[in-house]
Amino acid sequence: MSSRYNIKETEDKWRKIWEDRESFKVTENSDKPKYYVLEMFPYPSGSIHVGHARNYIMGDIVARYRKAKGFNVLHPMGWDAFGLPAENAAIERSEHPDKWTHENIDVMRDQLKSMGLSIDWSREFATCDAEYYRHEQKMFLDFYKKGIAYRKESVVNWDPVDHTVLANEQVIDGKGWRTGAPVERRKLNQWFLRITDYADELLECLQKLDGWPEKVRIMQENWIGKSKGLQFNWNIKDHEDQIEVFTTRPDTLFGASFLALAPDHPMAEKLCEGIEGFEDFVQQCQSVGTSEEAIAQAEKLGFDTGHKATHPLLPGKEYPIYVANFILMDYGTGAVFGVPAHDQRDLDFARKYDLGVIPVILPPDEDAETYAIENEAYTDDGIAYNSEFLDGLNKQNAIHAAIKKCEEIENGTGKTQFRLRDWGVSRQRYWGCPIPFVHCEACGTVPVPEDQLPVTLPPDVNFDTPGNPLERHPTWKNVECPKCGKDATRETDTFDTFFESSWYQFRYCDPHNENLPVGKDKAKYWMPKGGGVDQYIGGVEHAVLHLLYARFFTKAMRDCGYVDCDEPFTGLFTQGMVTHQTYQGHNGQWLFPEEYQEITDKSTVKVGSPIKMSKSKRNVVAPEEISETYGIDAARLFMVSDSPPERDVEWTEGGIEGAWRFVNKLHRLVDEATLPAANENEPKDFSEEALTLRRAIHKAIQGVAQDIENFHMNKAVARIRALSNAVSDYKEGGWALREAIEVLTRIINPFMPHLAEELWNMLGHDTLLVDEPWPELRKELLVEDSVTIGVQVNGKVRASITLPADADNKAFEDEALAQDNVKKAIEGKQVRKIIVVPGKIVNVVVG
RNA sequence: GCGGGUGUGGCGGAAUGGUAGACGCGCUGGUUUUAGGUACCAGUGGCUUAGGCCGUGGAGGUUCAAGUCCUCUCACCCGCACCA
Repeated sequence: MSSRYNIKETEDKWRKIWEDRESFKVTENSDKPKYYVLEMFPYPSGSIHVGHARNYIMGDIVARYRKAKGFNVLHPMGWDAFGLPAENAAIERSEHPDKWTHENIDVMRDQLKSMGLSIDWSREFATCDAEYYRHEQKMFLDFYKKGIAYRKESVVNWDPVDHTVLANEQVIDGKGWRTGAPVERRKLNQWFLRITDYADELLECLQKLDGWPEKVRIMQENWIGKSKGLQFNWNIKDHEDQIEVFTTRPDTLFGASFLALAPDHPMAEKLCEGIEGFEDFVQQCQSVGTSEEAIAQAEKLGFDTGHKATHPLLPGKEYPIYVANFILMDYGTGAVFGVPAHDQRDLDFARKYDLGVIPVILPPDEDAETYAIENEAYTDDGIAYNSEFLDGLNKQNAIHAAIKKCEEIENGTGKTQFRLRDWGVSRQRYWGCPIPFVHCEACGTVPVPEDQLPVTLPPDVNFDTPGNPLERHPTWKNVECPKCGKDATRETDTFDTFFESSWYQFRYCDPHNENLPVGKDKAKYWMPKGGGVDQYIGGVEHAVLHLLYARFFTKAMRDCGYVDCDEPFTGLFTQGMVTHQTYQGHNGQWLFPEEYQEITDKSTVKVGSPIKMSKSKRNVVAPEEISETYGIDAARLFMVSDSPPERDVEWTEGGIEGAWRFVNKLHRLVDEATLPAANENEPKDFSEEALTLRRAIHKAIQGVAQDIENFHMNKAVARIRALSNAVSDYKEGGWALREAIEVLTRIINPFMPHLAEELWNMLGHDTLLVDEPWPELRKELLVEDSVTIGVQVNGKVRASITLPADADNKAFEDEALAQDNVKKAIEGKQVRKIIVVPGKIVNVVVG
């Protein structure tokens, strides 16, 4: 009788051994090539659930695989520890954010450690600790000196009841989440980073990031939104001012029927001064919220200023000037001319306010006499008409001609605009990195001298009143001006938490450096010029913001002399979420899965479709409860088994049980196998069965390696299972069986490292598998000596034939035609053509 | 609204334009067992007049050959700058 696999005990044992031997500690002193694996670090929200775990498991598979492949692997972990949830916790249970955060970190570190991740824990840090954020204060001062950081007015969501700035996620249907009061837009002086100065470089380098998913590159490209167009002026009738507009469609210049200004455009106020209803209209626009989505989705509304604009190229014609809620002050000039025929938003607007719709681009196959726009604007290419000197030109030529003409009459120029806006980094919150500036009435905005860094957060704060406690802190806020010594106040805003996550990849290279964010030599080793983190892994939800900010920050750090690296992440993989069913009781309250299990009358419970695991929906599964029953190896395997990593995976009981059965099966396989000694020499001859097995073994060595490198973990698992089936079916024993089992043990190692280590030990080795290389590939065993392919008649499969791999086309043809089914199918018909694709297919075309 | 993505058996999913459904879950029947679970063996897309026919969200198209390429279309998911 075989011994049962004591999962828990065994997993604990090997983790302890790895830890005692410091198996995952790395230094820069190595002859091996470096490999840097990084998963997006967690926010310490309380506890890890298996939804988070998938990310770290995939990273760990890569890290362990690369280590076996002979790389010097850096695989670190830390905490993205500043953020809003800590303040919410402080308000809800009056616990200090620092205490709450560090308690959470302690819990989550233990959880992560229990997953057997090959992490160098000596490099751990939390971004909320002054040892970390002091460096970003210094870098911010450098950015300021270099002109990368500056201050300007910008709009925030304002809760008029709480007197608090709200995050977009705290604005629900235009109302504050706590107070329910309609949210206002308010202007504040805030800090910005000039990411737009880097727009072209960010765009250019994107082309070279071929280790990134295409979709992420496209998203970033669209986000940066480089567009060329025309910027020119319209005169206002009986008014000395002009309105400057930007358009990407100068070819539609003659199709204009109105001008529209952003509600916060300076000219809007000027033109509407004293007009009744204007202020109400602006207020209405401002209650929509600041998110682009909210603005875009809102019903198109306009306010007629009563003024008329005159067309720069059509003297005498007049156009109404509106203020419109869908025009953004941040983009272009904050003013547009509306061409309803060729822009859907303009068309919606024109229909609503009964403005003219003048088609000026004729689609192919349309007649200029009869062509008319109904309710859909035509935005594609066509031939310009109704357009004076542009008539007859296509889109591209018309654009050039229109720009040329405007330049000739000295009203306007061709211009490049970016959709990308400068990065606003000010947050009116406590739990973030203090911005190291002082405001002095005499000296203005004064940087905190470097020898006074870090500016640390005062611990003595309370959250009894809404708003930022730094604002009302008596001793912290009021300081002497570093320049003139008079009374001054500290900047009470803190940094956007994307600030911390924009450079942490560097900090791991040298996490305990007191003088610099990262030592130059260490940065050069792990993140040299032309290469950064070799494999970065995280959710696709970060495709734009975090990943764009980190790219920008890296370039800004480079320009300030901190690092050589241009791009932080050489390879990127965006993984899907872990979903789970939800359960709602009769009152609509969310139930935990175990609560659902205990309910006897299941009909009272509404079972929801699988959605992303989240605490609020109570559909989370804790890794501890899984490792208790099934072991963490089973969970690791399941996480990457069935679904492709980029796709969502649904956590199910059945799935984890299947993985667990496989863990046990492998243990039993090794336990029950009768094998020759580990050091026995390879025999000269093998039976046909042994050869077949050996081919399967070496195909798996190659296939699993390729699958891991291509992030096809699910396919790697399928291959491993197929090999294990082949091994179970193999009845001969002997040298080939030992080879098979040893290879199996090594290739499961990245996925199920505890089990693999145990099996390695059972196989009589006194080394640690964690230090062993990937199994050696015997290329000569990859070649098949026969090949089986399908035979089609007119594209339908009728038979299957097997021939020696080196047979010629004629042989395939003859064999195909000799098949009974083929004969039957072509009976009475004339064979017109026979297509033989070697190794693939034979297709007999008859007719 | 804008941008990105996904759609294949009962389920998760395989498939350089070349035998659709690998691998697994579930299910059905059987074997073993201390009851169950575990383990093992066999089967498992649909229809069928048993010869085949139909099948990759839907409709067209290209090709000797389409899940894969092209056009249109439907459904669902994610992001949208102060959540991280």
